Amino acid sequence: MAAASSIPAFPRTIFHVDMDAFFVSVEELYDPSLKSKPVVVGGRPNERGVVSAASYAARKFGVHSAMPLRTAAKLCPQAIFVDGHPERYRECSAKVFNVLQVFSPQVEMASIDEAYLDMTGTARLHGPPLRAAHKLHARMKEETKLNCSIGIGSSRLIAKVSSAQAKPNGVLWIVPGEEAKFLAPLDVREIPGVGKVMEKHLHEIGIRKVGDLAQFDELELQERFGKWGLALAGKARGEDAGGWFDSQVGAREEAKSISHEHTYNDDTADINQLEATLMRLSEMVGRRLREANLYARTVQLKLRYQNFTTITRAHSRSQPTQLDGQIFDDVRALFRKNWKPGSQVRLLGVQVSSFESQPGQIDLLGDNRQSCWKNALAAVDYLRDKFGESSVKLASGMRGSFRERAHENPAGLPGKTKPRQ
DNA sequence: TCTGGGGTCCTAGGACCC
DNA sequence: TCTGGGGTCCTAGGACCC
Repeated sequence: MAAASSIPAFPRTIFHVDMDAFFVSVEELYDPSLKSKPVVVGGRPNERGVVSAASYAARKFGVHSAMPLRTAAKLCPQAIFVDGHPERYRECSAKVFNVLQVFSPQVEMASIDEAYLDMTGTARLHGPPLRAAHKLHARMKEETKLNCSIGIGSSRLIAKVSSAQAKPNGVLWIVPGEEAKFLAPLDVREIPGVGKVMEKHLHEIGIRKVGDLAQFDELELQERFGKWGLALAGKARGEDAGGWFDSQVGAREEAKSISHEHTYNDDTADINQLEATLMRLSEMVGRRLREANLYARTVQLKLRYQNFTTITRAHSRSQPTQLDGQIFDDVRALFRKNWKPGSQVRLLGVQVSSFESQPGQIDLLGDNRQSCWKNALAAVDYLRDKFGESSVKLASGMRGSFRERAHENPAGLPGKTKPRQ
C-alpha cells in the first residue's frame, strides 16, 4: 500500500529553525538605537506598500507584516519606519545557513529566514533533540547575534507548527506520538497552507480547531476540497501529507520562475513611462537569467489597473532566451495587445519560466547576433556591478526612463525591494 | 485597512495528437 | 456528421507563503 510504504521505519527528527523578527533584528545590528523600540521595516509611513516586518514592540499596537504602511502609521504613530535592505538580509541568511550546516548535512533554507534540518541519527554527535536544539540556539546567537526559535517534530509539519508556538526565542519538542494532541487545540489557520479562504470554508462546516478537523469525516473532506481535503486530514494528524512537505529535507530544486514587478506610487497611463518600466523589468529579469545561466521559453506580463483588477498574459517562444531585448519585445507585444489605452495602471510585472539550460537550437543567421548580444550584455552586467544600476542604459530603455525617474523615483533604479518575513 | 514583491502549487479549459 | 478517451502542452487565475 502506498500509504504504508511512505511511513518510515523509525520516526524522523526534523528541526524547523525560524529567525525571530528577522528583518527588524538585522536592522538593529546596524543601528542598535532601534533596539526594543517599535520598528516597522518596509518603507515610509505615507508610501504605497505594506509592512515587511514589525518589531515586537510595534506588534503590541496591532502592527503586523502585510499590513499597509499607512495603516501601521495610524495604529502606531510613534513607530520608526525604515526601508528594507535585501543585501543585508541575504548576507545574514548566509551566516545562518553556515551555522545550520554544522549540525546536519541535510539543511534546506525554506526562505530567507527559516530552514528545515533533518536531525535523524545525529544523537551520537549532538545528543538528544532538546540538547542539540539548545546547542544550535546558543551557537546561532554567538555567530550571528540573532535570536531564533526551534520546533522539533517527527515531520516537517510538526516542526514548523511547533517553532511558531516556541516564539520568541524558544525551543519546543513534540515527542513522537503526541502530534495529534499537540495540534488539537490550535486554530486550523496554524496549519501551513490554510489561509484566509480555506479557513472560512472550514468555519462554514463547523471546523475551527485542528481537533475538529481530525474528527471530521475524511471522505467528506475529500469530496468538498478534493486533493487538498485529503491532505488536510493527514495534516490534522501531523503528517506531511502530500506535496512539497513530503519531500526529503535538503533536496532543493532550481527555481521555476523569475519575476520582477513594480507598483507606481501614482498610477499612470503614460505609455512611455509604462514601456520604460517594462524595459527596466525585462533587464532585471534577463540579468538574473544570465546569472543563473538559464534560458526561458515563457514570458509573462502582469498588469494591474487602478481598481486592482489584475490580468496576466503569457507567450511561449519557439526559442528560449536570456536576452533583455527579446524578453522586452515579447512583453511589450503582450502589453500592447492587452492594455486599454488611457486606463490607469497601478502595477506592471515581468515573469519568465519554462527554463532550459541550453539556448535555442542554432538558427544559422540569428546565431551570430545572439552571441553578440550575449557578450554585450555581459559587459553591461559588469558595468552595472561596478558603477551602479543606472550607469548603463540600453537605447530601447531610454525613451521614457528619465521621465519616469523624475516623476516618481528620483532616488533612481530599481524600485525598492521589500522582502518580508 | 486602499491593499509590496518574489515565489510555489493547484485547477480548469482548450488545443492538439493518437 | 451527431462524436470516445487519454496524454500533454499552453494559458489564466487564484490561494498561499515569507
